[in-house]
Amino acid sequence: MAKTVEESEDDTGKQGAYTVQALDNAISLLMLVADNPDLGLSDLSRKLGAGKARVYRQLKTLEDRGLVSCSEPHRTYRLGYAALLLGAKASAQIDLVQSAKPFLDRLGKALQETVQLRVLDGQESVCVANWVPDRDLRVQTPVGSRTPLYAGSGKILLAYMPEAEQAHILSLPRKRFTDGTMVDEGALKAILSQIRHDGYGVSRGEMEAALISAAAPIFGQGSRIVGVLVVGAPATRMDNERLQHTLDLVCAAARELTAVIGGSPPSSVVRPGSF
Amino acid sequence: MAKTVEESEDDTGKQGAYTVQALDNAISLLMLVADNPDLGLSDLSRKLGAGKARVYRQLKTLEDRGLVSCSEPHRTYRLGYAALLLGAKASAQIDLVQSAKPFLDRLGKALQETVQLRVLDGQESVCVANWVPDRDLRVQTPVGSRTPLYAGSGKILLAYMPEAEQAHILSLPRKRFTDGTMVDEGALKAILSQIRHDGYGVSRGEMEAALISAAAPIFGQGSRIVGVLVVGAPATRMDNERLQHTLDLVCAAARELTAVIGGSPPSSVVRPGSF
DNA sequence: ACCATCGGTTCATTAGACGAACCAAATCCC
DNA sequence: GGGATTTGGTTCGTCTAATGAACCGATGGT
Repeated sequence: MAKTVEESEDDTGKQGAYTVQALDNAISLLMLVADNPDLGLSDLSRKLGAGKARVYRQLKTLEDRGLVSCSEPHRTYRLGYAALLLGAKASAQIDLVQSAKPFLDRLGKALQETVQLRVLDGQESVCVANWVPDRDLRVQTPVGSRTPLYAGSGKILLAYMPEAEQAHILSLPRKRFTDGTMVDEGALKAILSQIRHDGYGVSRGEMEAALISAAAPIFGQGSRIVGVLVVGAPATRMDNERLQHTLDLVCAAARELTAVIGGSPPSSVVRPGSF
Repeated sequence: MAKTVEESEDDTGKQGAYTVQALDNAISLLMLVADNPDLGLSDLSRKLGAGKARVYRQLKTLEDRGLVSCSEPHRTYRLGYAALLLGAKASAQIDLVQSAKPFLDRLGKALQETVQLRVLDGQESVCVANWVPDRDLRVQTPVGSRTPLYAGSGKILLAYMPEAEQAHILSLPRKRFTDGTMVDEGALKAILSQIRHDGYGVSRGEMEAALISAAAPIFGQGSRIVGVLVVGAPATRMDNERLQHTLDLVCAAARELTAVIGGSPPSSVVRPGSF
């Protein structure tokens, strides 16, 4: 029934020639614990399609190193402090995140709306850093949250992606979230080229009806897109004037951030006078 | 020379009976990358006392899973996005951290000083969550930063630790950071019992001369100490009156937090009328 | 009081992790 | 510039050690 993890070969699970299985399996376990906290040994081994002995030993090893911890009442596992510290160190080491923080801060404080930095991961967009305002009604997007590439701010990542990959993504089935979700390939392609032309993108309720977001691309060396800066707000707080203002700030921030990390925007978006 | 990692047997490196070495070694590598970003293959394998082949394969597996990433220019490794996301999930899963966040927030906003949640890890205190004010002069203590247990806020963790462990820690050598650092065992023990009596602790420049911190313990089930809430401020901003106010808030927050996570303070600190 | 399932343990087998040896390409270093 | 040392990366055979299957006592639902 439950297809075993080790034999998956198609989707993301292609393991390079240099994979250490013992380690790769253990990472699967770690990720499983991350995604499903508070499962017991049996549940974990079942979901992994692996023997209990293996899972048990891997768990204990991870536990010894503090990456997972075992809650005593009913022997249930979740991530431990070492995972927390690892994340803190990662956020300090990853250039893009580190460089983006002051920009997120500044944008957030200026607009008092949720600001995110999102990057491409597989066929999705992941939030890797954010700033959230301290108000009752706000857009909530925790670090780690994922969205597809064909809706909302993901479109910016899609728009600037290498042709081949983009075509592949476009060939995948799309799910409708709201009335505004772009499911038609033609319309989507048109928007993507619009985004490339404008150098920014706006989503009006594509993922969530009452939500508007404004996003601008960040580029690295060789004009490769490395992330998007996104401001998300309740539609009620985003009239046209305010949207324009938001776009100005986001685009400026994205341009600056691109410069900071030593990247360069593709030639097509270099407007007259900007050089 | 460089003693190999696998053979360490004393300090923290005792590997339980159920350790899978392949995984344990790989975790050592991951931690090494976390602590020394931007090292090359040879450096890493040397620091680990392991062959290049092994390290290379482990690195590639970690890279496939996004836990580390390889910067192209000179093939140098650092933590990857998966580590970042793991940390985000950990912080959502670890009850103490999750429950503490609103308290950190409230304390920070009320006092406009750095607030930290620290827990015990090995023989040190580690910061696992914090709130930092947006002012020019502030105490900077990133998540993951470590301090010994005999100085500053670590003393609270030490004070409420089980006798045996406490004795062990006290038997270790102590390093003097400032004039205020407690190196004398007698004085230190006196302070520890003072802390247990008061239910809070104050550090006046024990770690850093110009720095005052006020800290209160957080207890879990069975009155076991699970963390400390710490407010740190430049001494110049902390006169006696303000210190008293700070202590009131920190103690109240720690008490509330203890209640929220279902813990109970030890009987000795239950003041008359509080029950 | 039953049965199902739990976390944990043991052991023999053989998969697969690893060390040693070996490359080609950079980088030193006079 | 060119010999000497590095570097990152690769290959292969050996023997370690990771694993699956089977087992066990404890727990808990009914």
